[in-house]
Amino acid sequence: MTDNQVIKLSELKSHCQNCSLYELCLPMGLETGDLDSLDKVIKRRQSVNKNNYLYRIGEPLKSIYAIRSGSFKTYLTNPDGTEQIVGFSLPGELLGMDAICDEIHTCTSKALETSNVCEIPFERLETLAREIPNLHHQLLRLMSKEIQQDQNQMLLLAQMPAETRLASFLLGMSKRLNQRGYAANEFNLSMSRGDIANLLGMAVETISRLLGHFQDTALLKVDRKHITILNLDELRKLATHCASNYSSSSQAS
Amino acid sequence: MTDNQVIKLSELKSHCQNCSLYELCLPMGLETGDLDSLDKVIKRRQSVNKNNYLYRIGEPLKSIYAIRSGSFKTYLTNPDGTEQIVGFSLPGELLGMDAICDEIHTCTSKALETSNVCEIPFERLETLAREIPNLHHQLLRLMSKEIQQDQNQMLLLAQMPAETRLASFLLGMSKRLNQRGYAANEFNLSMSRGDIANLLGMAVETISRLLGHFQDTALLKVDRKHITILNLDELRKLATHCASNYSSSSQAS
DNA sequence: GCTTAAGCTTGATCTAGATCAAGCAGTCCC
DNA sequence: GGGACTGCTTGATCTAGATCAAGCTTAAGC
Repeated sequence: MTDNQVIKLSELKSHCQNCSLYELCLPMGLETGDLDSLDKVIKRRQSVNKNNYLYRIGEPLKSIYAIRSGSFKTYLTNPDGTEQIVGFSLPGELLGMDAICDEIHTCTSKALETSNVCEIPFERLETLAREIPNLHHQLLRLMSKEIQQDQNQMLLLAQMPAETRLASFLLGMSKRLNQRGYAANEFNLSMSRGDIANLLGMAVETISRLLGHFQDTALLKVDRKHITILNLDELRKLATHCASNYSSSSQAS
Repeated sequence: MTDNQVIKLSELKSHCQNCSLYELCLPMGLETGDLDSLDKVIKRRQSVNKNNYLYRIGEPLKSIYAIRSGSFKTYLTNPDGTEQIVGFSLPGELLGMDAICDEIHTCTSKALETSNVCEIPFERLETLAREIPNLHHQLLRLMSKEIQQDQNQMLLLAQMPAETRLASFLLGMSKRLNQRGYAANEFNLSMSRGDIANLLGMAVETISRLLGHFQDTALLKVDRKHITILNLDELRKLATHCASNYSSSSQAS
């Protein structure tokens, strides 16, 4: 009876309809019957240890992955071996959509900590998406969202000063973690300073100095990887890159 | 009879199956019957004059657009009015996919020259994609491709020097124009120096100087907006950012 | 044709942030 | 527990490319 209970509990947790990430993830908006169909396609409980790969650049596309717990960094690799991180991913987010185009992964995803993912074989997902309109729509939505995020990152890299980039990054993490049930003003970063620097196109030293500066001006409390936001309003102002400093730009055609 | 002939010709040109962009665009891989279905959904021959908008930030999503002729720049707008160009689009490419997520456009698309687009009402496209597996797949592929492109642009902006960015941009334009039937080594840029600078996160002056320098070193011939590539190999080397200059980078976690 | 403006080029100067260079924790491993 | 490695911080210096400042060229409007 107790055994039975345990099995039930683990089963309960391993289904989309009971997953706490339901609202953020692929199954959002699906009805019970459709959820069951999606459920059957998903290979659950794939565990990925820290520093292990979910997929690597050049590998053929097999599956799309939904993160259940933990976090990942996704990066491109240059011919010379340097990497460019294009994003960090949190629970409820989808990974692997870069590979749909040529059925080859164009980037690598590596676990920043021990993580769990739901593996969704792409062919079966595609077939199912045709049968379930809401799933189809949600898949397009999540891809569209990734395009939006990447474009915002381009804006940050192309014209924002270092301070704005970091403020924006921290606010983004805060918001995303908050959507996932964590506190908005206090969280742990799972990535190193070097990874943050790489994503933001800056040197590690600059990240370190800016975090120090943010702490001096009482915007943040920084304890190793633990961040506490003390002055949200001011941080938001920095992230918007207080426009008044600049005489209205001219870059038009 | 002559009249009849003219009508036939214009009709011929206005269908996907006879469109020269067939292989690049949304209908790629569709069979005749399916092509007809897609054809019926497309509103053809929407003409957009230079400097006019295809859609603007904040507008609700109505349609996805396939470019038939001409070119567009797509940009985000900052609170302070500055713009960040996130891409230039050529015939056969799709515009508007940013808006699928929230059904609101998050960027603005403006014609760089008088252009023609095929307007595809999004709701009907979504319905049709469920009926036609190949269309569904091609839609996902094109969105995936946009993600790839945006990620490569992030790499360029985050860690490549100015010279590499411009070389890479020119090679990209050359390749894309070539795929569309133009010469690979000689083409006209439809965008201003300012627009190129903005996309690449640089100052106009730097673009101007670099183009001058590329000309001095016989890589290019530059005549106003007309570019002739004289030394493709060398330009490719620059675009790859000749790795040997750098002691292997350390940015790892 | 003349006027005005927008876009482009070229030169001189300046600066944000990179790079270089130590030193300082944690933490991993024997 | 002690060495050694990896990641982080802090300071000093340097530089790619921005900004500032003209002049120039092409295109547009009257």
